[in-house]
Amino acid sequence: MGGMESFEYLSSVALQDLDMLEANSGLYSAVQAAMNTMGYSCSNTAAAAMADLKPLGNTGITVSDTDAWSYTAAGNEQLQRIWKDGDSYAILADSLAGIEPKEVSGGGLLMGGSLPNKQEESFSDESDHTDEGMRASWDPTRMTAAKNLVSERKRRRKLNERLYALRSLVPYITKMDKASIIGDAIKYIKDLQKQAKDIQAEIAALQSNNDSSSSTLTSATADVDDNCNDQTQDVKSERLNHIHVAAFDRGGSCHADRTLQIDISKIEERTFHIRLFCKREPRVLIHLTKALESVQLLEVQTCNLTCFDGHIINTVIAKTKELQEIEADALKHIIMDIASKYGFSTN
Amino acid sequence: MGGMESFEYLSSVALQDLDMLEANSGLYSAVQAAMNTMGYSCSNTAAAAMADLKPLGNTGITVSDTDAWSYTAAGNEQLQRIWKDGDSYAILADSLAGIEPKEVSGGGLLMGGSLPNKQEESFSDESDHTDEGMRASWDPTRMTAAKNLVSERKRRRKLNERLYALRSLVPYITKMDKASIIGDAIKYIKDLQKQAKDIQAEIAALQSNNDSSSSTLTSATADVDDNCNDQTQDVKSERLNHIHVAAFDRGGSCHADRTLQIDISKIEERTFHIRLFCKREPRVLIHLTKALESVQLLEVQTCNLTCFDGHIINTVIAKTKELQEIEADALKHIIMDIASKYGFSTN
DNA sequence: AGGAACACGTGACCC
DNA sequence: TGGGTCACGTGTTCC
Repeated sequence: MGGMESFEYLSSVALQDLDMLEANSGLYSAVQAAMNTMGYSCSNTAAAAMADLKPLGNTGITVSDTDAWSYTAAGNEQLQRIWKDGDSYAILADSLAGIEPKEVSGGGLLMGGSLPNKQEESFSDESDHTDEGMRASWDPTRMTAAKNLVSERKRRRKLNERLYALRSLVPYITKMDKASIIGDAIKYIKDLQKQAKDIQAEIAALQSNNDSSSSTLTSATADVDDNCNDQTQDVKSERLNHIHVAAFDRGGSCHADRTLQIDISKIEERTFHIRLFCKREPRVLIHLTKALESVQLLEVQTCNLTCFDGHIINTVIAKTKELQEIEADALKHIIMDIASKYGFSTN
Repeated sequence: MGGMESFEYLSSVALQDLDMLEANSGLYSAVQAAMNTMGYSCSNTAAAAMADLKPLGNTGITVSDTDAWSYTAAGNEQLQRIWKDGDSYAILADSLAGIEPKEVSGGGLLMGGSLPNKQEESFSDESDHTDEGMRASWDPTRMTAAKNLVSERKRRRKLNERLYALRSLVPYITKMDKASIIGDAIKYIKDLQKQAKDIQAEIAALQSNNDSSSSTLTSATADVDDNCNDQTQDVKSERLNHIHVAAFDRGGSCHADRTLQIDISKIEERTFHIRLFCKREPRVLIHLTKALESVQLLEVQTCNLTCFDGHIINTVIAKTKELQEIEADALKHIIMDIASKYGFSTN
């Protein structure tokens, strides 16, 4: 009796693939259509799993009207229970002999029948002729276990979906396994948080900058049109510089400790070697550049910038524009002056 | 024989709580001390689980020298296997009768013995006197299953740790269950991303605003004082954005021919060699720097700038921030994109 | 009781 | 072929 054709037991079965069938018909017709016509031809993985299975033969099915949980008795050897929860079905079929469904295929969907498993014969060897089978047919524990089964299945699916949704949000993925997904997400969040903090500070700096500039610049520059005359720009920025001195000292206080070390030496006629050293901060690079470019009488020739250990060394070779004769000390004070406008405190 | 005192089987056992014992002694003494003295008095949950268990009685244990995997035969009814992996131990003990360990308590640590379970009597009712037990003592499949057990255990733990780490990063937690943790993380990441995008735009606006602020900002913002009310700040920056869109479009066209040549090559993992080449113009240096600093995922390491014959060569070594894996092509497009915002037309 | 969440051990699968 | 990963069904615990 424990042969290939008889169905001593039927493991728990999930028929997610019935959803498409159910879309245009009721539960009953969906399951019956599945039982009758499928021959267990399901999509994707189910098909593979069912390749070796035989159809049920007896497919007389009655389904209760309750949607949440219904059962049906099919044939004389099978007790089948069918219910749906939300968008997935589950089918349980117990042999009346009440054999423990030990041979539950782990993956995919199974319809029932003898599984192509190795221990099958060792299992049928037991040839259990226990008569307690009738009792097992409506074992309440079995029912609760089965309910637990579907809810657990749903829970797993939800968790996986969330996990994949999470993965889709993280731009740089190292591996596809679950732990790595979470790990990458963790690193990414940390990254975003740090970025947000930096940018926040940066924006505060810019805003205070803007505040002071907009509050001080009124109609004085309103007449500047959008032509790109270098002269007017130069003049404008010059003026900004001077106007700014007072205003920026207030705004500069928001930068924690932006000390800028300046060393200047004249290496030849009209040519200076300028070395700037400061701590690295979000927008310090731009401010350095701006400060240097604001020195109108200078013309940068080469600029070498190295970042290390949270600091920046900026070495510049610059020439003064023709005719502008100046000494290193004077130039240093000019640069210090301008740098202070960008929130640096100089030595 | 299948009574309460005899140990027909012993389910797989994890003794994480032995770690503290093992801290100052070897594996052998740890296990022996556990077997001899514990009487299964373990910490926290283990104690509760073991409250109803009986001690083993025969505790003759021999442990092999290999750390990774060792076994011991204890008594004449028990075959015990003990091994450790990393910081947790596992003990398997098979009854020589080879009964399937169906009664595995799911939670916590168990030491063996009769479990206070309901089906116990129905289980001992079977009174299996099969003599095939000797074969089961060294069943290789059991061993692989047991190994799988510990690695699976480790995997689960890692995944949980990651999950909790993730939870600790997310500021606003709705529920403590796993799906919600991931769900909250997803929402939080989306939030951060949106924030980053907004702020990015705002900063760009503020930046360009700083450059040409004097030309477009007139009395519209003149009344803003230097208090730091968030409301007014938000409104202000909003307004800045809008004002600036038009202004910048005009401003962009005023740069006659600002072609920027970009060459990027990846010189090692996360490290790029970027060469920018363009004509020298009044504010091009600042714009170049800004464009580079706007690439949030880049961190400039060195920057070498040379001016000659009215042109600028800017050679930069930059690293992407941690986790940010990207290819040279993609990076180039990002930089081109940003550069175009600063009035460069790229090749 | 009854659902929800979880940890567990196991078979399968893949490099 | 073995270590690592996964999905699965189950027992347990908490509300």
